[in-house]
Amino acid sequence: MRLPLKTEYACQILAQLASTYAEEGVRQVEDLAVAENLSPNYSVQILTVLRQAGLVISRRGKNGGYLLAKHPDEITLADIALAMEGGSIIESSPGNEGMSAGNVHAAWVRVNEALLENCREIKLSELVAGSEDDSDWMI
Amino acid sequence: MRLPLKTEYACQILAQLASTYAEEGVRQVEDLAVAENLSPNYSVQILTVLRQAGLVISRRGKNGGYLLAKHPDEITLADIALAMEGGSIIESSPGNEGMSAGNVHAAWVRVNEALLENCREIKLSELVAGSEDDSDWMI
DNA sequence: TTTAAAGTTACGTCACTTACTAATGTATTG
DNA sequence: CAATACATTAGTAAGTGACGTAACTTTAAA
Repeated sequence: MRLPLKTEYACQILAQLASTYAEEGVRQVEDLAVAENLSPNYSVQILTVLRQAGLVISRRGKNGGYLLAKHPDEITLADIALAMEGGSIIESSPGNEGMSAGNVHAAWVRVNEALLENCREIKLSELVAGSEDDSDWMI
Repeated sequence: MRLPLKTEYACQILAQLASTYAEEGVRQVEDLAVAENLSPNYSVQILTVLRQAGLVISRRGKNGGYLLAKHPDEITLADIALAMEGGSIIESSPGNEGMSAGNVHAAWVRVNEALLENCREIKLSELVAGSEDDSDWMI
């Protein structure tokens, strides 16, 4: 199954915000979208979801923009995926009254939980281009 | 992201085949579809994919049908998911020339690999309704 | 050797989702 | 109050998923 572009874009936008986290300034949508080669309009919608999930903070009006709500070490892939996708990363349907439907569903729920654990181990700081964390495993 | 119904159905059909694996007889599509409450027509298409992946064997002609190609202990969720979905379970796009696109993609590739490992630990035999394996963790 | 039962393949399709664009509203600052 | 930047909603075109339909092929049994 395909990872939604929306989720990938969210990772990129947050990584971009993380790259200037130390400077403590806001970044405007236009700026973020250009750096990550994304549509500004679409980026706004993604940022709105991220704000509602508490991952970013926005300031409106002149000189407004966005900044991370937490340190890049304290945001994980699990946080991002859950923010964009809702309750679970892999969502399986509850079943269709078939004999094995219940067991199959339960198995995928387990898989989703294990997946969440894995995603919790990848920090946003590792996604930042040029960070010292990225050298050993990044391609 | 949603687990495709096709993949869930494949699990159900295989679990159904596994439930009569000891009897060594073939099961017809109609039989399997009724037991799992699925559309017979759609089940045919799923079984075709499973056959091409080497998970089931088919016999044509009168008294034909399907049977598992391996013991239910030797088929895992990873086998099933890969058969239905292709090279990877979670497929992320290679990137869009944004600054963080490469790192984000690489991270999700890692997640997919970890996910595959988890899926390798769930055997088809555990999905069979009423099996002795299902009591401790099944809902 | 017919015949009917079964799998095989290809094509069609309709509703839904995704990834956007566009337009309008709202808050903040100088 | 005017300029600026975020917020929200609506619209849409293309793609995908989950089927249904139909014609074909193979095989066992009568």
